[in-house]
Amino acid sequence: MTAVLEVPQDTRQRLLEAACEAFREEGYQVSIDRIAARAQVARQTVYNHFPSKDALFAEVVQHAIQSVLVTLDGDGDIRTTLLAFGHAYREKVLSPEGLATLRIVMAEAPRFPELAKQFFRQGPLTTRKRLAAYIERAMAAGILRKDAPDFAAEMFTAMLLDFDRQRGLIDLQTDLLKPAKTAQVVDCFLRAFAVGKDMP
Amino acid sequence: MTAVLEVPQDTRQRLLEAACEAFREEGYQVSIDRIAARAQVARQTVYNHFPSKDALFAEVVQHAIQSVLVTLDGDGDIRTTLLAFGHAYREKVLSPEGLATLRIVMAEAPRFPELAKQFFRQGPLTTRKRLAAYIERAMAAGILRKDAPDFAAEMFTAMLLDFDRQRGLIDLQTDLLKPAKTAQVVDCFLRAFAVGKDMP
DNA sequence: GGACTACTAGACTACCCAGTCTACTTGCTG
DNA sequence: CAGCAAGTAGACTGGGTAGTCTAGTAGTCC
Repeated sequence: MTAVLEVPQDTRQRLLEAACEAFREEGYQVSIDRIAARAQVARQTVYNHFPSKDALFAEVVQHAIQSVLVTLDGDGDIRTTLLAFGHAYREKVLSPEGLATLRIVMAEAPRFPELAKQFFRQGPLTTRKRLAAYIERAMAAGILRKDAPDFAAEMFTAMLLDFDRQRGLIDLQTDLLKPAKTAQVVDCFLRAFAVGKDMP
Repeated sequence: MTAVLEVPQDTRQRLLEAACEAFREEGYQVSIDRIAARAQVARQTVYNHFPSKDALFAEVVQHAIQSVLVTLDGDGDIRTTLLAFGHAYREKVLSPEGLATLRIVMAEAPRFPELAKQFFRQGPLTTRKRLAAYIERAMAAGILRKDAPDFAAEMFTAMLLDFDRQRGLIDLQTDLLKPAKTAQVVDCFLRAFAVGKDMP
């Protein structure tokens, strides 16, 4: 009609993005019509690309896994590495998108148990495994005290996120990203896990 | 009809309990009819006691706050106290009821922001405050190193719950309550916060 | 008995939604 | 030009829901 130069190849992509935003903003109960409108597309077009609402939702969640995935870069000393990781992780998970993704996956977990499990494994669990591998190396190198690396990684990510994530999810707080906190947590973690105190 | 001796005074109570279970099991979208059926009551009776579904939901959430509230008992040495607290807290929050309550409050927070805020403040935040008060006393008594009590309390509850709660909410895992974990966390916390290492 | 209260069964309104189907328009390609 | 692929608008089905209303039942108090 008015706009002539459509980019027709990626209707599907536009749809996925619109669905992603719509689900994040309004939850699973957002209607197909609203998603279609947001993508500026007819309802039937949605069904041309995805067999059902559930299938669209599943694809959106798969794409969203990356919104809570963080790699860590093992250069530098341990404090620097943990600081960089902690900072990146907090920024991703505590962003409005990260929080909204978590909220919807948690909310719909009873309805889509397999999807939620997959999210959990490929998201938070994978990040923890990566961190644990790094920590295990640091333990082997004598930088950290010998302990279970998985447990140590769990403690670190818990300290980084737990309270602020809960606040973001329930209390809808938005200014969760005080950078000083990451350093506080890293120091706390190192007090608990650096060598030098007790090693049986 | 068949049963003659009804206990008519607590229709409201039966309704509240039924609604509580129903919301926990099926989420906010459970229909009024299903709640009424679960309470063995006519739909109109629901509306005789509560002006709307939202009002009923609000009352259910208010009642559910206690399902994540824990007091701590300051007798005994610090390790014993923290162990008892940690155990009780994990048992409450990681129980199926605790997890289901959290899931629904998080899921519906955008729709009921004030209610969710209230839940957060009277639930998790209150527990943290109590813990922080205890920790502050321990710091003043020289048992723990001087640090921000709120921060220390946050770290402790985070380590106790974070990962298992997330697993329970997303992965629908049920056997989250390994008692040894509480002790592991308490020891980790004490390594990070007991006196004796560095006190500037 | 009469009035009152609490509850019941079920009809009814006024919505909203997933998913299907049909008839139509474009634009590209051979 | 013919045919195909992709999208559009809108009607339609079948189902579900919150909340209202009505007529009736049962127990309780005076």
